[in-house]
Amino acid sequence: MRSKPSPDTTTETPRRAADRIRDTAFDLFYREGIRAVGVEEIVNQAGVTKPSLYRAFESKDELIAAYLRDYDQRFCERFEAPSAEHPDDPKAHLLAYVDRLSRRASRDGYRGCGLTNAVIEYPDHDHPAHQVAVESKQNLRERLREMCRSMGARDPDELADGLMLLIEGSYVSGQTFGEGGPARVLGVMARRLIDASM
Amino acid sequence: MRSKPSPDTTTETPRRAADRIRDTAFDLFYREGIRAVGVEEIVNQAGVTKPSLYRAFESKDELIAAYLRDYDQRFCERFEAPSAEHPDDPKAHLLAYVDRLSRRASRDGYRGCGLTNAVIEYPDHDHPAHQVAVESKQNLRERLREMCRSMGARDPDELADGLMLLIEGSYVSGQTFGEGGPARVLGVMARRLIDASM
DNA sequence: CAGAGTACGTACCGATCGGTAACATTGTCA
DNA sequence: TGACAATGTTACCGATCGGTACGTACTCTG
Repeated sequence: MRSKPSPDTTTETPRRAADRIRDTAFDLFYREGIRAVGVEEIVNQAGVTKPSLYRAFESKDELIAAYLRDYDQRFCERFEAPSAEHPDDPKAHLLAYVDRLSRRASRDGYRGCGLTNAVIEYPDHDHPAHQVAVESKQNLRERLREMCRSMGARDPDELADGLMLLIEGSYVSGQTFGEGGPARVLGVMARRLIDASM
Repeated sequence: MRSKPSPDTTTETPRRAADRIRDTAFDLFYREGIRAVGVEEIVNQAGVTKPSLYRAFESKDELIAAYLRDYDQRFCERFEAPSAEHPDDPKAHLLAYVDRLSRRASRDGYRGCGLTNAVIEYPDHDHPAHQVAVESKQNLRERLREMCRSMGARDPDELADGLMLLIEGSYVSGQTFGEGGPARVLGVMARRLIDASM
């Protein structure tokens, strides 16, 4: 997977301090919320020290932005993953993602979408966290429109927005209600909406 | 409106410190986020002092819980308001609320639902903010089920959850995308989902 | 008018926040 | 062996965090 020239032998934990910080920050920011986590907690749990953090990142805000860019990348991978099983079938692709999301979001302990959460934690449009997260959401919206176009929807942009509402609703409802929350119906509702929009 | 025995003459701003704190906290918590606002900022903007805050509220967490209870009350009023124009017509009632929400959530500067935001800011299930917000959402879910039952849906609980996803999705999408975001289609999507579920 | 109770402000607390300076230590490769 | 880059160590900074001990002004009642 990795492409580094000659990494090393034992790969128990990420060796470089910057990577350990990045991974630890990812977990803590996602699970506990960004504002709730201080840099001290991050370096402690990562097993490094504060100067190492500030040698790799200009500021906490920059670390937050890096976290959200990482999150966006992992999200894109997860969203596009079903295309392997459903090439040239955007509807099946989308429904496969939606079904997986429905299951994940209906389990206890689900924490929603890190990008959505970031928009809510940082409503200030000038904050880097807000900007990175919003840009990712705009990409998702455009991607949904693209898929709705290829599946021949009557009004693709409209349907895309409808699906967007269902998906975002699943993210937040998933963490409000635990097991058996509204996200359980995401699959059937997406199908119903798509069928009624062709 | 008020029922206090003999308040006074001029009612320019709330006279009691506790009320001014409550009102100011409401605005600040809602607009900027709960964790982002310190007690100092609240008392400054309210024109009172910190001891006044802590005489009226046990802790910041208690003030947060009070804010969320206030929010829940105002939400319920807003949600039930259309019943005046549409008595004994749950579908029209619900659609009236949904249309108003759609407009509000498609405007710039919209900040979503304070209760939803609180769940995201406080993922810890033991935190009072989380508990108050989740309880309010459970009430909403039950209310939606009730309405879907009275409108004769095929599977009322299922439809209620679908509508919940659309509504929650509008809350968060409204603050991610400003003017012209996905929330603009909330009305048509709700209708489409209801019609396809009867 | 005395006195009590209520309502509020001044000034301060220790803890934690994000962030840094100076220096010692380690591992790697030439 | 020696140089360099990366990391750790320690100690610290000013600002802000949530929270409080204590004094003071007002008002209502007798």
